[in-house]
Amino acid sequence: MITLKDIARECKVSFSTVSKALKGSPEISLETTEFIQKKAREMGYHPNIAARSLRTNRTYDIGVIFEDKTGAGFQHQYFATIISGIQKVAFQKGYEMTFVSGDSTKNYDYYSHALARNYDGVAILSCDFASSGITQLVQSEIPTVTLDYFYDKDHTAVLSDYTSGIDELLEYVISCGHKRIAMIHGEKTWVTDQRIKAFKDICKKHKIKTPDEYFAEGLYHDPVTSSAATEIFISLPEPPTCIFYPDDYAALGGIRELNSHGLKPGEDISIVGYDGIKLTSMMIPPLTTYEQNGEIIGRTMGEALIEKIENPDAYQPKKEMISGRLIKGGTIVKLF
Amino acid sequence: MITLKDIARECKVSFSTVSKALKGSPEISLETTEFIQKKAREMGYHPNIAARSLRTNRTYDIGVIFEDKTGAGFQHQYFATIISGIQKVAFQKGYEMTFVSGDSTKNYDYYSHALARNYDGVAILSCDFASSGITQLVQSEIPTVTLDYFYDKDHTAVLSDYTSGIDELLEYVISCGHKRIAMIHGEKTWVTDQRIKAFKDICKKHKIKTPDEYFAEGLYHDPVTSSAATEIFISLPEPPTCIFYPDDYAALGGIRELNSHGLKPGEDISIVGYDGIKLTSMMIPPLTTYEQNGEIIGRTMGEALIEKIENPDAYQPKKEMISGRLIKGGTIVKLF
DNA sequence: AAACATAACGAAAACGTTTGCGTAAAACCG
DNA sequence: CGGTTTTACGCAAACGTTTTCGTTATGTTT
Repeated sequence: MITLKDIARECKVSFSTVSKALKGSPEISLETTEFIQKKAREMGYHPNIAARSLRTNRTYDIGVIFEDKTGAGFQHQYFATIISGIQKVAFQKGYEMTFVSGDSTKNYDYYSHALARNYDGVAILSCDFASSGITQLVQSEIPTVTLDYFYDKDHTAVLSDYTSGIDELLEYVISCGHKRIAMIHGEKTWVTDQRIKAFKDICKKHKIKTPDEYFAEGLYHDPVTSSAATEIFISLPEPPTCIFYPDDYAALGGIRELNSHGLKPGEDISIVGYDGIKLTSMMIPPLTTYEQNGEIIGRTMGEALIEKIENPDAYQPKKEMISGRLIKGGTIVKLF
Repeated sequence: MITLKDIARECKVSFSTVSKALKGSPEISLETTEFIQKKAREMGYHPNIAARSLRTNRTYDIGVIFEDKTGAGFQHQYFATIISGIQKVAFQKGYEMTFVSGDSTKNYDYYSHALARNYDGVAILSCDFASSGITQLVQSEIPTVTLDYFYDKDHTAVLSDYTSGIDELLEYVISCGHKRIAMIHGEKTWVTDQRIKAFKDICKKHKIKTPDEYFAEGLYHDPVTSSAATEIFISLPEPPTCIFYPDDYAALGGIRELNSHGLKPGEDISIVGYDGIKLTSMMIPPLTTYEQNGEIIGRTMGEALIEKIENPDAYQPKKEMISGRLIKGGTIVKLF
């Protein structure tokens, strides 16, 4: 490994001069600076990040907390695109992205971990937000940004705008004449609650009933539970004319269940998904859904985080709502 | 930040004693060891990884090179499960996983990067294997393991066993009586070549013709190009009775194209995918495909890498072929 | 020419560990 | 009890940076 000392010896200067020259300090004459930089390149010098980190207390490393509860993991388009978005801005700004591996079963202490690894900042994507490790982390000096979870005004959160998503979808469905609308929602989380609330609010606004039997809990990204819930819905004495699924994958489970009962979405019954995964456009008919812009969400998270890292004093915490767009597929029956 | 010195002061011992006690050195009496460990826990001590890394030249950090060429990125089930597999064994053995962000457009110098970041090892998933940075990296002292690319006997590679995958699928198709079999393959890569070769070999074995017009190049994970290729195939004077797709997603594009021509897979024409993504089992009829075991592939990569890291002398490079399993869906017509 | 400012560089401390070696005191041995 | 070994701990160097503060030599001002 080539160090500053090696270059210093070769250039016959002190190694502190080399250090300064390499980062273009004005203390060093232009001539020597260029000479040293050239030599360094020739010798294949790479600064030792550990040493720099020890000295400067900066790692240029961003931790990403992503607990894979569902097992779908990275495959979930939503998270995949978000991670990809974060990584793009991180790379562009010279940061690395490290997955803070945790063990969701063990209540892993992310706070200790982040402290030990000395991340410059942490993006919290998915985890038990209420766990002690996470709250400690968020309240600590370490810059953080959370996805789809809002603590308070002092922290930065980026949220997919579920409220307007649900709003747009539901308004559209209602405009097609539906009055009996059921919802399969994901496991109870902060986000799920938001979505249920948005759903009920719009219904109330249009004086549409929201009986308990029109709500079922499934799992996100799981076709099996949504399939089961679907069966219950359609065997109701007064079955819904339209079913909301927690996401597109869950909707696929529903479609299969409906098909096996001889019901065709878009003809005999209406369904709507959420996420706008690529596949939905390939379906026949295409699924009516709401496309979330994960890439933008990821970029926003990355930018906010790095801004906070590089300018902690001037930084103002923010709550960013990123909206997507309604995709009118062919799975909504017009009832008039 | 709590350091060894803080604990030393508190415990009234030297900080080197604390260091030793914390890692349970036999040099320190059991009594003091326990006392110090207790104090350290109370005080919320976390070792500074940068300092340790500087001193020991170990980072407990594994780099993962994953260039997202297709844009599908993590969403691709194959890579998603592999990454997840690597992470699981990494976490279990106390390692971190860092994504070596690169820029596929710029011929990024991964070698320099790995050197600077001082990864204990690097898993190379997807990139331009022939680029100078990668070859340098693989030939360097840094432990590496490659996915689906084999350099030579001195390096460790984990490969999805495409040959037996293609073999099993094709033997099954042929056993159903097919003699006109077309192949849409992905962009030309090392792996693609292996697969084409396997395909042709089996055909030759069964004296089945492999005319050029039965081969088309598409893209992996892209329904659009496969859709186009499908159209060309079915408009051939002597169209194939069965079409191989590069992967399940590509097959979905094919299915839509076939449907729009009034052809039903499993009835009017036969198709086979590759990967065994979860979705295929939800299709009607389920897609005939070959399930790759990404989780195992990832674990194997992680285990080999860590073995190499922790025992560089005893380590024997290996070439691991991980096979999957044939999934007989309902998209193959029996021709007798 | 004396006084002072500036430019260009070097010396050295510091960041928090790990680890080889030194050294007291205690334990053991014949 | 003299000598040796063992136990338990402390000292200090080292890892490769960054950065503050000298320290020269040169240039500028009165």
